[in-house]
Amino acid sequence: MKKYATAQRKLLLSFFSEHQDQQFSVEQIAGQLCHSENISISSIYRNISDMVAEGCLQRFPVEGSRHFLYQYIGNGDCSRHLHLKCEKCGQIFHMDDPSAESLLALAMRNNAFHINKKKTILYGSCRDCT
Amino acid sequence: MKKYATAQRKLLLSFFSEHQDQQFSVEQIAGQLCHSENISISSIYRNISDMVAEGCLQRFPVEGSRHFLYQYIGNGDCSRHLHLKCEKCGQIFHMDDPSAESLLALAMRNNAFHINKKKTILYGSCRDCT
DNA sequence: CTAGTTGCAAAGAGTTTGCATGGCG
DNA sequence: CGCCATGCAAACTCTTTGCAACTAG
Repeated sequence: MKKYATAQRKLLLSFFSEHQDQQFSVEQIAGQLCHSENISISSIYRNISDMVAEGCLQRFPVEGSRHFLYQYIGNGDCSRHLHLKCEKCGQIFHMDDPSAESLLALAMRNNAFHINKKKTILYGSCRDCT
Repeated sequence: MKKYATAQRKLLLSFFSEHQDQQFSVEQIAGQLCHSENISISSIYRNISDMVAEGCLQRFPVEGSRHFLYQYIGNGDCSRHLHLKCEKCGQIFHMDDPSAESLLALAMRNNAFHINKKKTILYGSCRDCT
């Protein structure tokens, strides 16, 4: 199915690409866009789910609720590193550390398990929240 | 608030402890218990959410849906190791490796991040599904 | 006894869908 | 033009809640 570059789709795309390091709930997106811009809540749902399927948006489950947060994946380089999410402030950190890399290699070797870095999130608390 | 050992609570507890290595959705639990046993769906919801709060049940978000799976945590020893979840077969593996432990510690030190092992799940694919 | 728990049914919240209209290519 | 996307509102699904009846301790 061919995708059209509609105003609504462009709006979402530019919204996300302007906030590459932030995550948003559908509610937050709607709050920012629906009133001032020409987009409906159903188009937000439809486009977001398309974008997740296409892989340019990542969906994170929210601890303690049944909601999700969405974050833009510009160049797909999130498959390189692991994500650390602070349970207190909610911020996401990128773990580029070589020791993280060897941790994953170890998992592969000893547990015969191949880790999907794009999907995996390590939960905990960051320096500022500890 | 004091907890009573009601028939329904015991039923859930024994259901989970008989299937320590499996995860269930609310729907699955209800399917197994509601017809043959004396428990309602609202009691399942209420007890499950109590048990998660008490820490004897762990809640896992499900990729690609807004549902959750629940798994029994017998003695709380799940805070010791990491969990690996196969995205294909859904099975959970426990990563007890001591060298994983030290790598994780190193990764944590380098990133100034403290990882919550009970909450964290590494996604990927297991040997049989690769 | 008395405070926590249950079952039922109704309410709620968030998401999805059907359909007529609109707009990209 | 043809087909995909949109907006609206209605439908849906899963979960939570209010309340009277019940029960463990």
